[in-house]
Amino acid sequence: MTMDAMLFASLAADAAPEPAKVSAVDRLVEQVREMVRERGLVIGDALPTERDLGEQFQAGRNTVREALQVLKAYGIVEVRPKVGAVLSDRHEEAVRKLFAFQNDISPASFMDVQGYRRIVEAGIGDHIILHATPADLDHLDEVNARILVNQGVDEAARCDFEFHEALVTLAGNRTLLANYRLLQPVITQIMRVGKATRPVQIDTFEVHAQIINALKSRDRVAYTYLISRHLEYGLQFVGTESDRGARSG
Amino acid sequence: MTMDAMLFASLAADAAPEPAKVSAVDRLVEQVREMVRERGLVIGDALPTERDLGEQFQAGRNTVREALQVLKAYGIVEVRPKVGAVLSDRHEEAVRKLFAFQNDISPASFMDVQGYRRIVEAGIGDHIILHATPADLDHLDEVNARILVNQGVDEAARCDFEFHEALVTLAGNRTLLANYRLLQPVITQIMRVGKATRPVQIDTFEVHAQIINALKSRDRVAYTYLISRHLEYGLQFVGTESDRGARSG
DNA sequence: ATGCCATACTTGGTCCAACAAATAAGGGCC
DNA sequence: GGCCCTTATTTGTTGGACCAAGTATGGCAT
Repeated sequence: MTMDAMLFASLAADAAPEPAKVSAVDRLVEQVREMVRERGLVIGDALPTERDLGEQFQAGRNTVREALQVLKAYGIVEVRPKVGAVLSDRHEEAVRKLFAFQNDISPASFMDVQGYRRIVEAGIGDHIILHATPADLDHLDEVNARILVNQGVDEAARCDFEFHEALVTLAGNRTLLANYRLLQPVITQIMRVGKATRPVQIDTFEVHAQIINALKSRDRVAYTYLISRHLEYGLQFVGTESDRGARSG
Repeated sequence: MTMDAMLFASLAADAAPEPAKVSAVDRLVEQVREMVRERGLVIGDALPTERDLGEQFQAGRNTVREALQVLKAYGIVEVRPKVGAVLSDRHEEAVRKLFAFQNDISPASFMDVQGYRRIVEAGIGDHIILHATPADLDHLDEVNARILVNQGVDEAARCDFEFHEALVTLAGNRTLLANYRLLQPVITQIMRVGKATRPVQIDTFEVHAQIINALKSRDRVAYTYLISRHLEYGLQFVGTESDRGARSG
């Protein structure tokens, strides 16, 4: 067996150590997924009707519906009334939503998430400085500029997140980016809190600009210092009754 | 509104911009979750029977069952015949499973995941060196020792992962740890591939031991060098037809 | 022939009734 | 008292029914 063949081995296989005792619903979920694979269906393609699926797989319609609810929870299908179930691209969104469940926000998780961001965003400095093109850094400027033109707290928080997302994107690592995006709801909420108490858009913009300049001058030390300070800034206000507000990330 | 109050604001609220057209199933999912919160139910507590839930929330049993399937997919409840639905601690597992089949493994993702690990595991060196107690580092030795006593490929891969998991745990960041654990299926598969071609348990053990020693001597540079080399080692074999195997992480 | 509209059909949403299977609980037997 | 068996309850699964809302069809007017 070659490396490649082994790498392509299914990950799902090892997650099924119990071959017996599989419910009809679980069986249907797998059968539908298999059908999607076999027929090479893509996003937007429609599945057979619930009644057809029931007949094809020898199951009642209610059982089919329970399976479809599972697939819907997974973000694999989206079912529109009177139209049918169509393959969906909401999978990542479903993962994000599910992940956010367990991360209910609190002062503790505020600090925790900021600590995570510091590790990640500081850790990618080297790679960005070595590999980012001038066009990449100009793009950061563009994204950063959007923070100034939006006035609402929600809009500003979204733009703020997009800047940091663009930064992480420059690390060129899909896994890291996917993990970072998982935290989007939590991070955005943190940013909203910081921006709600008083307008800090201009401050945020300027700090971001300094960070970009450090990257443009390929100054590792300055980047690490600036990003760490930027992300640590709000921590001093958390866990207190102060309403001075935290400067968001 | 104080900082704390804002931080505790629900994250779920902003994810519902569509107030109209909510199905009975979705409504039930929320109602059950709300019931769990209000009654302060904890892991292991049982929910009312399907019929009772249907009567309480004015819904048919099939509708209740569809909602329970969703909650089951989320890993929030586990339902056993006759005993009913009980609150489950499989939520993280559900997230992991869901996250995994978006990350189908390939040589590209192999490199990508290793790159992610390098960023993370190198980035936490400073914190570990500054904050880890001698007991923490002794614990790493213990975990590392388990690699030698297990012979099977699967067992060895699991132990290998547990060492790196313990390392990440020492970073003292819950968010980071949760994200790292999300990749467990992928990482373990990578390790299995590395260990399947030839036995490298002893090599892995020794490299790990060197890493621990670097931490014990609080040597940042040595740690960063060792962990980077350790995680990059396998990359040179990936994407080729070579069967020499990759030394796993 | 073409475009519009009303009707019938299709399809998901919800609920009910029924039966099978599994299991916890209680009674009976030793 | 402890073990086994019966029983009752609950989930698992199916089929059917009805509703509401889209979709398709066919007729009608121009």
